Amino acid sequence: MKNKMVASTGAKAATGRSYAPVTLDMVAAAAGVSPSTVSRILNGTAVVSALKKKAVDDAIADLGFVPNPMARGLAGGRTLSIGVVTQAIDSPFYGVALSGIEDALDPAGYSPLFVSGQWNAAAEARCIEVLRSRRVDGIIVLTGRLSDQALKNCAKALPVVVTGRALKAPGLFSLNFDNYTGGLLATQHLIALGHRRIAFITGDPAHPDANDRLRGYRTALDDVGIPFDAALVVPGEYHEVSGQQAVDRLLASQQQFTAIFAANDQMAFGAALALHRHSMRVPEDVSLVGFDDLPSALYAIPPLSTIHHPAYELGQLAAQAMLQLIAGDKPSAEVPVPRLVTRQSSRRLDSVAP
Amino acid sequence: MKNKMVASTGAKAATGRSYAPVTLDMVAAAAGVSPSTVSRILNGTAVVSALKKKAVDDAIADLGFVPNPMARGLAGGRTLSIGVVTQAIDSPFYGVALSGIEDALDPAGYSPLFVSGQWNAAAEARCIEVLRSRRVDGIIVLTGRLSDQALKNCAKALPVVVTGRALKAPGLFSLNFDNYTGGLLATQHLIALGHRRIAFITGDPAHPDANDRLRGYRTALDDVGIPFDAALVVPGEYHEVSGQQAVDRLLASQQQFTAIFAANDQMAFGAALALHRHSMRVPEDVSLVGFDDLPSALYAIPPLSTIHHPAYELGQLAAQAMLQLIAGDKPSAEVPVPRLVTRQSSRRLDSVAP
DNA sequence: TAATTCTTTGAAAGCGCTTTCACGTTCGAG
DNA sequence: CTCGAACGTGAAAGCGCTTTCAAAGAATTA
Repeated sequence: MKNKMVASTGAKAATGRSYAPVTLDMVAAAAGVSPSTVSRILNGTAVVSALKKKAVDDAIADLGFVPNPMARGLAGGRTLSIGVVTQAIDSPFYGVALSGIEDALDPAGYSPLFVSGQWNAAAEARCIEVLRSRRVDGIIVLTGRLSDQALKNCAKALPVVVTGRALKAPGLFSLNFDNYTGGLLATQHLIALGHRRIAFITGDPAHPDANDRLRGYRTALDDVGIPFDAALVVPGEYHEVSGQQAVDRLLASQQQFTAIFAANDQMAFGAALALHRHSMRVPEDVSLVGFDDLPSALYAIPPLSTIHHPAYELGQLAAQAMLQLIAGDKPSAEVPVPRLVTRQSSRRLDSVAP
Repeated sequence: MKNKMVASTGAKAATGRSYAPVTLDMVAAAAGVSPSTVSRILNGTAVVSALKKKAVDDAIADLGFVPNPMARGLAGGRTLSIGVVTQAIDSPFYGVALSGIEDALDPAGYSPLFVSGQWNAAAEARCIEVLRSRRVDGIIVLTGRLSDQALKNCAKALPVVVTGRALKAPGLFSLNFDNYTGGLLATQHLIALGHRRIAFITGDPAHPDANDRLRGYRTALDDVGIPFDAALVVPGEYHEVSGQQAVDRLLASQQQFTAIFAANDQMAFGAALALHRHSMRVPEDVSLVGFDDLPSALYAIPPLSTIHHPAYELGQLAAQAMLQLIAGDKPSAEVPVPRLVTRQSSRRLDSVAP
């Protein structure tokens, strides 16, 4: 007869898909057990007899019960949500990473809370405040501008995963892509194609990864005895315009070069446009290599040779590391190694150089 | 002497920036009022004497009190979070829109909760379930695949704002960009440049906006008496590959054409690559016009003429409409009108046509 | 068979906030 | 100068869940 009741109450819920009214207490009543027992089953907190478990499971299904995350959060002290500090949610690179985070968090029942700190430390700090005021269970920082110290502090209060740095601290895990090797690979590729005058468009020097990429460039040059020429290194800021301007400057300086390595794809796109504007063809007149392998690199004209930066995987790994951190385990993520993707924007330098 | 206490208790909080311990009750105690009063001040729910208000405000500042959103949600029945169903968080178009939503929601104290329904109705339905189980206060659906009816149903339970459709229902507000006029403008632009054989790459026919854009194309043709040629209309699916394939097909069919209008920029990029592969130059051999004005359209080679689709503003407007809906007001958003952006991918057809 | 330890389960106390309800107080009206 | 209205405020009852705590029953041991 208890089942009878369950069925009749359940009918409405099953039809209306209405969330509002079904509470844990109702489930308990329908199953003829105490709320504690239902909670225990829900969380797997304790062993419950198979009989009661079945009754509860049935009641849950019948009533269409969905636990209220807020009540859970209040009572249990968790929110099942992870704050994600990104630089620009609309950036092609970060978008993909967020996707990875979302996909990795979902199966664990966690939801990401995205906030963007417009490439400045103050905004980022505000973001973190917002996230903490929302009581997120952890924070993932995608390559921020915040000081290492600030992050370490933050990690004292709750688990933090950060990409783009190599940091060690309790409660903090960092996931660092090997930008140095990436820079090395890209430059070696151009050298292998016979280029010797290779210009480099730097990323924002405030970013460690930008400097690592530069370091890779220099080392590749050194390795084969090509003298480093500071005049071939032009500053950029990781976005298209800056790549365009960099090439304008380069051209204005009358420097000779047969190839350009841009510290990220977005700048490479800008550079390509500038070259186009100056009636220089890629790769016929200048070879061009980017960094990141954005989805759109495949559709650039010509398709861009670049270093594959596994943003999606990085997002996934960061999220998984966060889950491990929360579970009290030591994260074990291994970041994939950089890989050169050869497309049509780079070509062998003719023996008859211009 | 009460102030004394406040000051001493506050010292720790101000230093530690610790969220955990400061509760509304502590503020009440520090200010020498009841919790009810603090709550009332926090929410502006009732008139409170200036004296107590000051005492409370001071206590809040001293203690660094931040209300616990979960307790608020539980007690008040709101979560201050808005669910946003997007198709692909990593799509260039949606990314920008999300940015707009975020910016509009923030000042009102609301946070967006992004979920992506990978362009399929079932996933979208799941997204909505997830959002509702998280008790969001409203849902914004960015051009989904869900049936109108499903959305209307959803709107019965909580406020819904949807873009990309013209729907009327209680609790639902729709924000529809004028895709028809956009399609019209783009085609008229090409016609004005002297083109008469204009190919059209359609968007996914499951999308109303795709069909509207096609309708604009046809009307523009009709208006000037250019006969519609079905052979010039090739299907696409709104992403790069499909644009590329469309052009391959077009070329294979031996149809003559001097211009291509792609129903979105991403397909235009794909089309440009296909043309490049076939050694056809844009705009010398073929003029190309896109739709959306993605940030990257500016850096395509050549920069893409396109219809400006104000994604950021659309996101903002959607968020604002949602806030109005929640406040019980009637949303009053006006979607900006489509606007042609002329760049270098389209040019006047020489009198000496090929 | 009695004494003792495990197990399973329910009662009840919160988590931090909102919100009725009712209790003084102070006013303006009669 | 009295009475009801209007106002400011506090007490207390939840919101829906988790989690001790303790009790009752089952299982184990001597």
